[in-house]
Amino acid sequence: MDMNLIPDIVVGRLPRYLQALQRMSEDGHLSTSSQELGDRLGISAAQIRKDLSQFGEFGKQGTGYAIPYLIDQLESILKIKKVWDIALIGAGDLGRAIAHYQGFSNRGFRIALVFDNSREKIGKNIGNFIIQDIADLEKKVREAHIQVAMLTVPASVAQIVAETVVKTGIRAILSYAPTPLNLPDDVHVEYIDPLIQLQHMTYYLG
Amino acid sequence: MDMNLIPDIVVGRLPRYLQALQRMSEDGHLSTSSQELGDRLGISAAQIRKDLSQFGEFGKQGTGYAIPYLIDQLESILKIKKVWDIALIGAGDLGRAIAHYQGFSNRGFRIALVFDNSREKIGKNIGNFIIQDIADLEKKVREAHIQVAMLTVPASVAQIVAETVVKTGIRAILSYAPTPLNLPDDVHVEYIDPLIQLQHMTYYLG
DNA sequence: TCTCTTTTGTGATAAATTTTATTAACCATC
DNA sequence: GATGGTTAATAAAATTTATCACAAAAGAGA
Repeated sequence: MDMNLIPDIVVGRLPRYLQALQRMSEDGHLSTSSQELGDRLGISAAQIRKDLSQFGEFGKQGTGYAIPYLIDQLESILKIKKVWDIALIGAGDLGRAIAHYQGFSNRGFRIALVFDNSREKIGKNIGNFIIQDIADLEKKVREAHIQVAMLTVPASVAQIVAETVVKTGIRAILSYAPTPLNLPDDVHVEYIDPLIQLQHMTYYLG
Repeated sequence: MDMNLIPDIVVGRLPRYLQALQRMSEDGHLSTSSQELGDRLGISAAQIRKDLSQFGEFGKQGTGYAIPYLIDQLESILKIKKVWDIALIGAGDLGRAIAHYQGFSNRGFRIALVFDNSREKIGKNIGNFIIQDIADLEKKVREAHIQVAMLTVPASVAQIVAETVVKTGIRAILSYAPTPLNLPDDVHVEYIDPLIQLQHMTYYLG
């Protein structure tokens, strides 16, 4: 049986397609082509068609893709027709910036709870949230059925905090800590590390 | 002529190797093996050996790699033996968090100037920086010989701001704006967009 | 010195990803 | 309803990337 296992690299491009389509839609466009979408994203038209065709036939020959329909399909594929609640762990400068960011809603996500371990911060406000004690993480996460975490803690504690997060049943972690996390294979981890990306670019500078 | 053109995907892994080696060094380790390094990073030992061998022979059979030497070599390859000054553009919540972040120094980078276009912000302080008028971007960037920019501006203005940045001669941009930038081929752009990465992960959630 | 274990560097092989080329469908216009 | 210009879907080919497997080198211990 040919299991319909789609390469992760393809899945990773879908959110970019969706983002571009949502922008087009906001600009009043109703349809597009793989060519136009590719030009915007710097991706070949053939690749976009091939990626999308892994999930179904969403376009029409001669016409292209109906934007609202394709957006709807991509949102279903990425499971963001519902809103995912997020536990934000770490109420430092970066955590504060993220808690204030308004761009998650409408896009499938919502910061639901903010945690920290510092006595001075627990109980204080950050945006609309009251900072919770990380000691209560498991209880609160389970109560609220949270399935996604964002980590904005120092690298020195990232591994231990991540293990605590996994104990709560969470299986998706977006980590801003500049260190690799060693977690069970069924936990999905993504990293954001500006230094890594800066160092990647300087390789090419004169 | 077989130009020694190294795949970008290989270059992109070097900063991760460097980061892990620096951590090991701080922990007092003097040597390591491709196996140990790979275990930490979740990368196969063979891939690490092959990647490093593209740049030279840094290890010794039977012994592995001398950590200080390999760190030094990677820093040279990535051109971070010197410190790169960065222009940070956009003094919102995220820009403020980045301006406060202490982790760039020691790793090849330093925020040198902070810009914004808002009357209320220009002249005010953010960390140790005085927020500059974006109208002065080209003059100040050229004066300070800045070659790297970080963009923390709204998506709606990211393209136009990026074009202004490129006019100053900058050829490396790390953008936090959730939109693709259309720039000349000789400009290196990296993106940080948590929403894209969150949506990538939810594909795999139940 | 000899043997055993470890570990690199690398050619060969395998797997994966992307591109190319082809076919068939769609639409507007005449 | 025929024609020409578009465009998606897809099979095949090409390219890129990752893994495998092994010779050679190093060091430790007998």
